Amino acid sequence: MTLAGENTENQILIAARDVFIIKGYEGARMQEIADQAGINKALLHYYFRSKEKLFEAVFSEVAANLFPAMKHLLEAEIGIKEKITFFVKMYLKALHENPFIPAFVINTLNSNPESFLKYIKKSGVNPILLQTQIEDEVSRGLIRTIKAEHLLVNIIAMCIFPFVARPIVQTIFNMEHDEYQAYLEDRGNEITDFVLKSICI
Amino acid sequence: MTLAGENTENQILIAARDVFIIKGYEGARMQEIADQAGINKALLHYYFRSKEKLFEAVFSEVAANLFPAMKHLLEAEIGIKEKITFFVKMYLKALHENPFIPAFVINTLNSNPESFLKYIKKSGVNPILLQTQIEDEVSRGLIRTIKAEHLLVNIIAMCIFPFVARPIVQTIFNMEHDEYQAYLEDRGNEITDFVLKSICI
DNA sequence: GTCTATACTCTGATAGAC
DNA sequence: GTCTATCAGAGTATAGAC
Repeated sequence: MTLAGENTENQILIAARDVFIIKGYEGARMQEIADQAGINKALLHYYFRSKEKLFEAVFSEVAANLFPAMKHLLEAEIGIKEKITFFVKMYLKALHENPFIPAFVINTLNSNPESFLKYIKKSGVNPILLQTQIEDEVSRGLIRTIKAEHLLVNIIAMCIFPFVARPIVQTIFNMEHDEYQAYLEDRGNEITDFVLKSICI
Repeated sequence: MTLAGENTENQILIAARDVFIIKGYEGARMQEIADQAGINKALLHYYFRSKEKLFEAVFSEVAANLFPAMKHLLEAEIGIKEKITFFVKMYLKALHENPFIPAFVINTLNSNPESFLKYIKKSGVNPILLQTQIEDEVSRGLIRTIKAEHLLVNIIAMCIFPFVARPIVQTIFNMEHDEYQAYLEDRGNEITDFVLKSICI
């Protein structure tokens, strides 16, 4: 009988994710990942060949979980307000489970923008859909006049920032670890609230 | 006669800043900084002793430019709405002149959180002031109920994000370089508008 | 102050026994 | 599949000539 995550490969993926979360790609050490997985360093290379391939495996797993759900939501036939509400909830959940993603994406962007865009295109997620819907609802007077380019950037920015800038936000507002967790939990409703209050007529 | 940046020490600081911005602390290589500065690797250590000290020197310079104006604004005796309006304007202007700051800070956070917090404290900037003012104006019914921790993070997030994620935003919305410049110019009013529409009663 | 050469350390990756 | 031992390379830092 096999429990989920019992096999070595999965143990490695879990450990790698945990270490990448805390240390980032550059800061992460193969030794630390091995220790955390309770196995030997050589075994990491046996399973994943290199640090880069290991990271890609971790990243792919996240993308495989996030993109389809995102695609499904963006294509759903519901009003923009509902869509925003669900989007924020889903996006924050994904960030909560994988807080290292934004930093990685941002670092990637600065040196290699194409690779990320390739991922998005491959996933079939099409942000233009949302843009069209926003323009449509604005013209029908369902929400106030606002450019989609600003509204979408605002939403994503508010979701991502507390994860990227966690240490500084936490310290500035003098929060303990658990308090910050609660703060992050709060943000789902707060962001949705903040946005809807701004765009409703 | 000495031009600014002519001396070696300054050249190193400029080069180091550029490399730290792109690669982060862990990813940055002393060799690359030396190359960029057009000098030898050993000279880096002659001037700054270690990579860490070099990093701190770079950070000091950035902080010295950013913080004083911020401090002045935060302590001004004006309403929160006006303060937000000025803050966004000032912050975006600083970002426009130094678009490297956000990536710099974000990369810093992941590897070296303490150094940044040290500088905030040293600068005398006290975010608690703003927090207090927000709580005060909420209780006096001047703005709707909202936690300062959320409002402040929202504002800063919306300012920073388009600079950090420029390549991806630009590509997703299919903008040319000049269009994106115009977009960034727009954001000052858009963000202020977005926030005030959300928090006004 | 600036250089070349080099010591030392850390870490990703491999070889090979079991 | 898993381990121990070790290599090769990169990177920080230093020594010492000029």
